[in-house]
Amino acid sequence: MLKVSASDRQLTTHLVAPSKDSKPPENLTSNEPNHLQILKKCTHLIQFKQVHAHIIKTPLHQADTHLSKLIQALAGSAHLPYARLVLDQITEPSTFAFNTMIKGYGTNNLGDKGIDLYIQMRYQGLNPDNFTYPYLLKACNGLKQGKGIHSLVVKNERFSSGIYFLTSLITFYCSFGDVESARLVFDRMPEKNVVTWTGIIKGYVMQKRYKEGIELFYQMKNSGVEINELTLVCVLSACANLGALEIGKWVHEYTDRKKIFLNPKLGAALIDMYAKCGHIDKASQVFQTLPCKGVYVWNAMIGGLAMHGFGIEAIDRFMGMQGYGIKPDGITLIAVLSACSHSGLVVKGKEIFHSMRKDYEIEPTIKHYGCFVDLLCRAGLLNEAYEIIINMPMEPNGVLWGTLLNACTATANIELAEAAMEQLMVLEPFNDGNYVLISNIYAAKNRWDDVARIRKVLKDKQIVRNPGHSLIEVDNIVHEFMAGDGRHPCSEEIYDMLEKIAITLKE
DNA sequence: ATAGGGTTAG
Repeated sequence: MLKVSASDRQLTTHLVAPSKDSKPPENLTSNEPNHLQILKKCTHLIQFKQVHAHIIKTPLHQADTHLSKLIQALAGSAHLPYARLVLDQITEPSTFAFNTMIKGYGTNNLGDKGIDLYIQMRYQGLNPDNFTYPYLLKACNGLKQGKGIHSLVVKNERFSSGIYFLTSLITFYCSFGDVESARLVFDRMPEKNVVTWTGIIKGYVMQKRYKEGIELFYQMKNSGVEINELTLVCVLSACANLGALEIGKWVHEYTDRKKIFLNPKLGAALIDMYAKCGHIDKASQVFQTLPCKGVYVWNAMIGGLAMHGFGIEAIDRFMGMQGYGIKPDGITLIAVLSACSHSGLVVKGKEIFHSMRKDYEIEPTIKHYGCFVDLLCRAGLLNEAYEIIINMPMEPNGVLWGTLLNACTATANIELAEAAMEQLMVLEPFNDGNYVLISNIYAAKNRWDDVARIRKVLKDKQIVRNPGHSLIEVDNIVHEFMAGDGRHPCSEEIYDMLEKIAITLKE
């Protein structure tokens, strides 16, 4: 149902029926009505229609420009069919009108319609301008389409060297995971700005190619281009995932030195970096000093506490944020549930999971189910976890079954392990870890023919076992370790220490 | 009217 607020109503009455004795609003009576001003306030279709009615009463030579602006406003408010209607009625639509319409389609997941419209525009003999292609790239929903536009522009158009076009091309390639193509574009650009650099760095970080991302950041710094908050967020994310504490610290100092404002997103990235690099105390300290703590900041803090096993503290912050009037979102709940899971807070975790919808108006997603299943599994409640998985409102994915399979190793629960493995063979047929787990469970029960059977499956599917490895940075040097690895110069000391830790843990 | 962001279960 259409809900019209008081201010909307006021607007509508002005437009519909200015009463005879009251003074009508100036902008509608003058010869040059400022529809743009009014359009900014419109939200509901009916209001747009009122403006439309007014525009078509104005002289024709003005009408087209105003109609273009109407299309822009309509498309910007996702009223696409009506926007299209207006576009189709314009006698001589401008490139601008088509551009905004294409943009509207692109940002509302109707890219195909945007591309169709581009084709129509060219058939009508209308030339694109330098705004057209960035919008068109946004309308692409696959690599092939974008490559088509890339080659089209390179071959035929004179917009092939604009920084906006090339930067949106980089973003486009990165968003579809093709960093290599993005890099080719990037390397050819004679001039790059902060958006260009940040775009390519983000592309590498999204592909988990953190080292290359940081390498590019160094190059960016040398090139003398401006570095801003968004750049640093990407770099910090790379640091967090690499455990590159020293670089992360450098970024922190840099924000200090350059007086870069720690906005909530940058603050969250800093907290996350410190937490993932093992310095939860430092993360907490950053949290305290942040001038504005949005939901992102609380999420990063709660998530950090969760991964360090500080479940009670995480729940404290969870209550704390609500005390400050910050509404938890879906991510908050994931962080809180994982805190319960990592700290064995089973009762609390169950309570929170079951109250999500009621207390926080958050519909549980598969990730929430994932945390909850993890919680039950870690608590040894395997059957309960299994029941949840098979009764979930959505299709369970490999993570869910993998969690259960992993939990089955502790007690060598063959029945549930086989049920999980059956699903995983379909969902993740090439995940070597799953085969190793099930094989270990069979081995624990001395079922050697089953072990051999799994080994044969591995061989038949030509699955390469990918040994797990970890990275840690000490004094600016990144050290890499694999299971059973003896290559490190301090290998002997490391294994000694591991043994000591194992003994302490057993105690 | 053009290009860009963080946290997320095994």
